[in-house]
Amino acid sequence: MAKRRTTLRLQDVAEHAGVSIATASRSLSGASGVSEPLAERVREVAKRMGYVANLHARSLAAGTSRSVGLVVREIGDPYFTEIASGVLRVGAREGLMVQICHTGRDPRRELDQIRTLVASRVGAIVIAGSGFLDARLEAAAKAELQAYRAAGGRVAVIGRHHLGVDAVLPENAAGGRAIAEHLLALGHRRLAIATGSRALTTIADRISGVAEAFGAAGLDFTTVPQVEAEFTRAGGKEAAETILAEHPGVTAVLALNDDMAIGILSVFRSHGIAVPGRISVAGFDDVAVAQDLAPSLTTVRLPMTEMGALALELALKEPAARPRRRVAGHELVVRDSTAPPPA
Amino acid sequence: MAKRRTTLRLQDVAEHAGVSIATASRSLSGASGVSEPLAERVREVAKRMGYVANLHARSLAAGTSRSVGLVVREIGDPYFTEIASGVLRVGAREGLMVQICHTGRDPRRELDQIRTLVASRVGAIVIAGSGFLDARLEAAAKAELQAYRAAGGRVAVIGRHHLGVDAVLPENAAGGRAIAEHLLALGHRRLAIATGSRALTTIADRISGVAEAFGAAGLDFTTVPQVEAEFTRAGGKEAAETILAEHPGVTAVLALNDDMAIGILSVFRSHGIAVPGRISVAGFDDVAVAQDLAPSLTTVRLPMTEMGALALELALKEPAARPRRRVAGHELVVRDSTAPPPA
DNA sequence: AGGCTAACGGAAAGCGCTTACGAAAGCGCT
DNA sequence: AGCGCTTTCGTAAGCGCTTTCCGTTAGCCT
Repeated sequence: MAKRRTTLRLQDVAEHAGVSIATASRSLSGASGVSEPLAERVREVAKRMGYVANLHARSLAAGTSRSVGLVVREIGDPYFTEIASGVLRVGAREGLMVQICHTGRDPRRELDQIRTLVASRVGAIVIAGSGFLDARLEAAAKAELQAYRAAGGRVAVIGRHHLGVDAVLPENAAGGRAIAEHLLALGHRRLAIATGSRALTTIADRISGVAEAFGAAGLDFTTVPQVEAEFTRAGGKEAAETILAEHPGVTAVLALNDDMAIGILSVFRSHGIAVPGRISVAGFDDVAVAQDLAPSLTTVRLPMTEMGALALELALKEPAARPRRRVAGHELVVRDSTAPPPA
Repeated sequence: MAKRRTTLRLQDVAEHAGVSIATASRSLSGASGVSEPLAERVREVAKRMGYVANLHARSLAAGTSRSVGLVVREIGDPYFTEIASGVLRVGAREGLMVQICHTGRDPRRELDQIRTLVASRVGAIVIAGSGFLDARLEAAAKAELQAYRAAGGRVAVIGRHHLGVDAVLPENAAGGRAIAEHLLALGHRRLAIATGSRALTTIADRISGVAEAFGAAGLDFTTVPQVEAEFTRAGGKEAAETILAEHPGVTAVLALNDDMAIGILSVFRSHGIAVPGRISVAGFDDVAVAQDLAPSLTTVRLPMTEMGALALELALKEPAARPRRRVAGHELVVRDSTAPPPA
């Protein structure tokens, strides 16, 4: 009795179809060199037998895999979730499997994830991570990616341009400027900023945009209090309490992401502070719930989904001699949480 | 001149370290049979050379891969996002790579994704999909999974029990009963339910729980209007308009998920309807923003993250003779969106 | 001190697939 | 009928790793 195999091999299919392994392989992978009727017959047999090709063997032999990797910081974060859905959309369109890795805001894990992806010989890697705060890690990642590219891998990165690869850049600075100009135009002069760690380029860029707006209006940005906390709803709450305690006179709070803005709204509400009656609140990102909050949130929309899609498309293209850059747009979305300051 | 290789092979490491390939392999994979000092030295060399093992080769040779698959319906949906983070947590703890596949509410794609996962010989598969509305697809998936398990694969499914595999079940019915009892206890008698497609078992279970509560209170559930729409914020808005138009007398709306509840709150607000003053609104799921809405949302918390974690743990265990079931708890979370009906 | 066991290291056989390369067969042409 | 050409298919050589099976060597007891 033949040894019982756990799974079907290509050879089994070939035998059943009465062809050689090579022909079977070519038929199933759609390569040329097999007459269409024969190929069709082989596919038929394979399907009937319930054959599923071993992806590892295939990738090992072919030296490449029909999958791409996506590195995100936190899959729960709406910012990254939207990027992921853009990448997934393009991946599905191209028949690529998308491997999502998350780093959980530990830059070291980001490096590990990149290594793992390289090890599994994915066809392309899209990185939408946190940015490396450490120069050594940054350099290590860069080296890793260069080697990967030298071996034929494709890379695109979102929101950074230090890695020497194709990049999709959100308009953080322009967006920051737009939202600040909106607040300034409404007449606000005493505002506070709720921010995450300024070491992140994303955040630094947003702040520089705000500074620009102040400069353009001939206002002194250095006097604007910046309250730093976690870049989350909880951080927003913390920042709101701090602002209330230390800067009671502000008429507007600009949160550098919507999550913080949501936390801020929640604290203001529990303190009975009218928004935008007494204090205006603005966010950044335009996460999905922003429009359904009470009051709905004035914010800046960054096309995250499109950026994710664009990044993968960029990575999939023929590699260019020098890194390409694409700048995604931004859009000021004015809703109910901002109004002129109280008289 | 030696042929230029694109990537380092295990052999290169072995040569540099002055050992055989077998020894190098054993050292790196931590298998026994190598003295610790030697193994350490080999690891050192490998690290210094920047060697990264080819995962495909490894998996092919070993017949298994250090990765698990997760099938979710929509990665943007908070429900699935939380499950994913639970799975990721356990995966990270066990040193497993998690491959996330999303099906985008197309059951056919769910089947495809399962096939792909099987093909890549992942060690375990966790399915948190949409449920198959089609019996044929259901049967096909079941067959596929049985074959996979026969070949040593591990499977756990969340929120379903028809697949003949280990399952983690949310307390949808008990939760539905709890939230309905809460509304009933507050004195509401004229309520409406906003629901997604009742063909989904998740939803059907929640409704049956609500029905139970009515039965226990000696009330007639058949008279309660059920408005069906998409299980999203947009669907919630649509449902809210319908309820307002067709059932103007209701004092409470029970949305069968928080997303719908958020949409409902938004519509009520724009219509100037006080919540909970005139109408109470309750949700289901306790998504992260629920507590930061205005008013904060009364809902039922289902431990999604824990369920994800539990599912992977269950899958990773030694397989049992018959499918195991774990029921995750639920918790009624009373916040500001519900109150006694207006006098 | 000698023979035994135990522990370690090396050669080689695959894992299941892709893909040169070459053989065979079919075609039109002279 | 024979020649070169194209098309179709089979043979076999890997892809890079794990792991079994032995040959060595070190460690230990009497």
